[in-house]
Amino acid sequence: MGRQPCCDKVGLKKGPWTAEEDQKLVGFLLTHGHYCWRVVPKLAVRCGKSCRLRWTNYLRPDLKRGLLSDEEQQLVIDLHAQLGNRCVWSKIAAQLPGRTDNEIKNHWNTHIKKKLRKMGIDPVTHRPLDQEAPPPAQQPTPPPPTTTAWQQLDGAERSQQAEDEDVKAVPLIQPQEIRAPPPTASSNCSVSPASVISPACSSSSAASGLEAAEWPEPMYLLGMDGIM
DNA sequence: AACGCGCCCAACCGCATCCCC
DNA sequence: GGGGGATGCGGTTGGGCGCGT
Repeated sequence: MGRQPCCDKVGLKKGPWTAEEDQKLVGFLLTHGHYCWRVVPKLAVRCGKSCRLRWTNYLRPDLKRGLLSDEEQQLVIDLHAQLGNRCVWSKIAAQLPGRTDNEIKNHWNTHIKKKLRKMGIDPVTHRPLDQEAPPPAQQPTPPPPTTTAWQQLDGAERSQQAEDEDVKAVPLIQPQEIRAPPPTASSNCSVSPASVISPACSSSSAASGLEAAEWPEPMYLLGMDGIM
């Protein structure tokens, strides 16, 4: 397998992104309409992986910011229960337009996991902790339960938990419509526009996000006319 | 007011898979 | 059909920040 040289080996920059880098990246992606990560590093002085991650996790215009809503959180838990122990964050993210796999993964590890444990639910098996996980001989992932342990919780407690989160859920995005330019014929990148949206969010709603999308909070992303 | 601790999240790393030649 | 390059994905890390002592 041809492994892409790591950023160190090719002298590409690492670490936190600067406003200037964000501007360049967004400007490039919007200008070219295609998302060929191979050529992006030449502009952003970052490896393609970093550029892609930065775009999909932070700069994408259709991203939702802030904490997951009660519905989203419950959906994540349900999907995790259905998809099994092997976390398929991208698949979960695909069901949550505007959310990234990284975001969901982080939220799971920091919030939901802890919360489930606190409630006496095994975050891996989605069963009460006092009920030991099924023996290894069994199917590692339990069949999709009709009702998860989370769903079986007392409704009041659930809403209380969700309320605590929702109160703090302050959207960081200021609505602003943008239009991504259509793919240019001059582009030699064979990546289809569909790949613009991360596979994690390849749902139709997400795909339409570029047409009338929201921009992330950083105001320096606005007014990128002079880029490039 | 200063310090320490814990939490959160952006970003990196490395493997897996896809795709093109 | 095989090899190599590009991309996707999940796990992990580390810096920043807020809170408690």
